[in-house]
Amino acid sequence: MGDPAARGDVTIGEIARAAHVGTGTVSRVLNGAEHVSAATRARVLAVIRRLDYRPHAGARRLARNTARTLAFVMANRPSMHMYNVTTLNGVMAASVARGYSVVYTHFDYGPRRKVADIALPPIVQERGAIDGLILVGINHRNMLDHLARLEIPFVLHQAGYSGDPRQIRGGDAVGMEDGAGTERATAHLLSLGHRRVCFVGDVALPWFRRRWAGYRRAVRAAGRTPLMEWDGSGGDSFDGGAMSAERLLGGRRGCTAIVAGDDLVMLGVLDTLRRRGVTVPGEMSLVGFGDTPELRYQQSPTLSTIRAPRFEIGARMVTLLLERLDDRRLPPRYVSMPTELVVRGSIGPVPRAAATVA
Amino acid sequence: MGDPAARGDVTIGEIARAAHVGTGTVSRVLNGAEHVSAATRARVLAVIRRLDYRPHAGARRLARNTARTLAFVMANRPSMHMYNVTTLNGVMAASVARGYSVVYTHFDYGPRRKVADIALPPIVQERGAIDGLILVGINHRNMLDHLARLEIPFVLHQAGYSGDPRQIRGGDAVGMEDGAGTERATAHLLSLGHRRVCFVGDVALPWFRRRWAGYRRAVRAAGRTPLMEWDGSGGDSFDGGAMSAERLLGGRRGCTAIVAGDDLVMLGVLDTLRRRGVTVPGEMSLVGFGDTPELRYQQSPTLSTIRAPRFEIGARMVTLLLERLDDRRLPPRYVSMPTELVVRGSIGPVPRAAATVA
DNA sequence: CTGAAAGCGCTTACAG
DNA sequence: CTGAAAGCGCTTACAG
Repeated sequence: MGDPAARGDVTIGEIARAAHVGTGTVSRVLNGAEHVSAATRARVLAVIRRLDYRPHAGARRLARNTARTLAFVMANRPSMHMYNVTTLNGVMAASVARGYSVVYTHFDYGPRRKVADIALPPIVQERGAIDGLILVGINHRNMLDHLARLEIPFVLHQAGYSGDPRQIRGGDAVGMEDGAGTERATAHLLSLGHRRVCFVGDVALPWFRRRWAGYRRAVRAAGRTPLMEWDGSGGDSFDGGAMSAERLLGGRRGCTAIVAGDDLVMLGVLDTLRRRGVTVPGEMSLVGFGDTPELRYQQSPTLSTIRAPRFEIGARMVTLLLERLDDRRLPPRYVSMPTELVVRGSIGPVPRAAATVA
Repeated sequence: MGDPAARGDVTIGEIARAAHVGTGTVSRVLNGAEHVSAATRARVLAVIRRLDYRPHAGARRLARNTARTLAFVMANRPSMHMYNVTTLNGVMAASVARGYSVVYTHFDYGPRRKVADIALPPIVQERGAIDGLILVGINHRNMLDHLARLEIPFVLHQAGYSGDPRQIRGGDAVGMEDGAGTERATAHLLSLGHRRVCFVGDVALPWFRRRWAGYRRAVRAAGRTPLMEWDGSGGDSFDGGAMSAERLLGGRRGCTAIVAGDDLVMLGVLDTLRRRGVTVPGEMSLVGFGDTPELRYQQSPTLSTIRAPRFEIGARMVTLLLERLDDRRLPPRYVSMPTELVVRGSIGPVPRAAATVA
């Protein structure tokens, strides 16, 4: 084990010489060993093991013209949020299972930048470094057009896409049934007797808009009026939730349940309710969206939400992308993953007072 | 722009022909352009732009025998926690600035697995795919020995290392002054008049032990007795914090301030205090460790903590690793990054009652 | 400063 | 089933 072989500079030629075969045979053994006799195969494998042979990645990529590597591209986000970590884990699991590596990279571009002026990250620029792109974060049409023109295979995480995922050329997209999730959550609250259920979220953003639509379907089906509150003057979703809750408490809406556009909105709402001494779920029921890991750290009460299948979305993106690598002319596909209502401690019956008033 | 060149299959040879130069000259222009006349250089660059030339990564790696790629190895963790996301962001920023790409990979191994039996992830196994490793997560001595034997350059995030970071062979390590941080936090609480400050954390774990030591230094310097509480029968740090707080409240310790071993412990403690109706900081002051992003979602009160320079640690790991790539025989180095007390709303003066009793 | 050529370490038709 | 050889697209001494 102390021989020079351990330094890893053994080549296929040295293996061939030591095993008394040609380099082609060694290569065949390395790559699935079709058309190699069992005896030869065993002999070659023994030498490979003895000399601690490790193939050279660069040489392979050059000869094969494929890298067996995907790029996870986080677009237009300063850094990775918890939100995307689970998706990355799903991407990793599916990639590793298929023998692919994953390069992690950032990339910022404006939605109105001209297609030809978009400068991709260096690793994506190079030929043969990356086989396909997994686009996460906030993406726009101009980028997808650019990739289609460059004929770089890609798959898009729909959540942060500003366009219609069914109108994509040259690539696939994976999304989720967020509208259906919020619809179910709202229907559940209504079935508990809540009459005034309020939606809190910034409907200017596409994903909140889809959830707002689901909420409305449920409210209308119950013959009630949709109620929405949003104060976006703060910074992020958390601030917005906190300030919107202030308004709700100050106004005369009389809500007994809140459907938050996402989990951070819910956490902001909860913060205000706590500060104002409003008990959950005693005086107010609460449901969020995403089932983000952060909810783990709120146990009094535990928080209800809609599970977003982020891990599965990551895995599915890889599957679609690898299928496209096999056949570049596949038509664009859009897959929407199911969501699931997770009822925890923050949902309760209608408060006594409100029930009699209504 | 619609020509075949856009498909990206232009080689250096075609550039050479079109520019009436040799391939060597094109290569020189591509790589810093030393010893190339301005005129030639301009001509070659024009052709490169016109034909939309993109170098082939595999060919470069083969010829250069370097990949300009680092691997971020998350060891012995089922997935990435928020804890490590910031470190990854630091790694990314520093790598990109130096023209390096980052491959993200998982890897599990036991602390007692024999060195020779450790099977690294495929991408690390290959030669020429990865120039060096950035080890994050939970790591053990056997792994580092294995890497040293294979002569793979690496840098270790000390936080999850079970051994002494000053005893590493063949690689570097980056840690932080966690003891000093906890010492400062404890001293701050004592200076506010708190007499019974309690440490909550599992001192069986190396990082908690370092913080416990810092806490003790401050307590002893003030002539007081260290107090520690830990109930590890639950699952993670959060559960441990919650259960330990139950014990504290049930016991006769009379603490008025708690130094938590990390932020999750603090969140668990907070959850119990809330449930039991103990106000923060009115009846109990609280300080954590890490300044993890999760704290953002607790605003009533905002939570004090010790900032762990995770981003900077990530960046520093890259710096050390690249230095080592330049000179493989560099002696092992250990860098410890400073921490910083972040005082927010969860720290207050001693409660009236306690002050008089003590 | 520049060109012709060897060499990096694989894979893959092509013969046999 | 197997070997000899071409070829993948770069970089880098080596001459000039």
